[in-house]
Amino acid sequence: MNEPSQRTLKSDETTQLVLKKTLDIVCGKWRLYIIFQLTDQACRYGELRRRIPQVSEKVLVQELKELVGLGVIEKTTYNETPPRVEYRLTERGRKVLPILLQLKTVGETFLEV
Amino acid sequence: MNEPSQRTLKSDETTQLVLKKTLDIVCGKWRLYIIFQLTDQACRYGELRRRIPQVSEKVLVQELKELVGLGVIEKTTYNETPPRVEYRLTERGRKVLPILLQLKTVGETFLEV
DNA sequence: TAAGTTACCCACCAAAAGGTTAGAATAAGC
DNA sequence: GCTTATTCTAACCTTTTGGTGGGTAACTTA
Repeated sequence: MNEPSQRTLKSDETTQLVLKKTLDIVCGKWRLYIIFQLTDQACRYGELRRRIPQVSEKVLVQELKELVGLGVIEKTTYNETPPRVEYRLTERGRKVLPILLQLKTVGETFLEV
Repeated sequence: MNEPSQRTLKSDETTQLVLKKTLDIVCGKWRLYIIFQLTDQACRYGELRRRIPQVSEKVLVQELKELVGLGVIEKTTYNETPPRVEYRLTERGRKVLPILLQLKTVGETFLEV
């Protein structure tokens, strides 16, 4: 077993800043749910609302905007009426998925406390 | 390249709950810093304060308490005066370290946006 | 006897995050 | 011409999170 050196982790100040930024991607109250909904298909705004009913409209819009800004998801607007807008994960966004899987297994060991 | 199945991720409702709980471990404003300080040695309360000077006393105490409650760190109180208290990562707590390392590499790809 | 040391607690305050409600634009369908 | 559908925006409020400044216990050292 080759554990990653912990010295590497602690080494530089910037590590912690990078990590904080990275965590921002996932740490909003609704971010995980949004990302999960988009794992295997694009999704319209209204569809997302229906699938995550507890989130308020405002916050959903706001979170989508920020995720777009972060480069995690992308937005396609079709000029139709009523309007149609689709959100999907970017390639970069897909890269967080395997890590979430691992985080989950770690999380499970904590639930047994 | 063997990408982990994304179906596995999305599968059950509980996955998202477990993940949310897991993220709680790391998502406080100061949690990362605390965890990093404890990666390779135990640390007294006052020492932590000095190493993370921006955090307020109250919040540090509070975060330490919660991390203890989550099973990420443990607290040893020595009956001396002035009091001496040491915090250290639990075995479980150590398990998050390698994932942080990976998270960091993913985060780096997002910084280039 | 007074001052210092350490790890806290408490009452209050400020800022950030999230929620509610109303409304606006636009064309289609009745 | 009134309603419906969709994706938002804006004003306002509540809750959560984090911060400040003071105080305390208990023994040591000056």
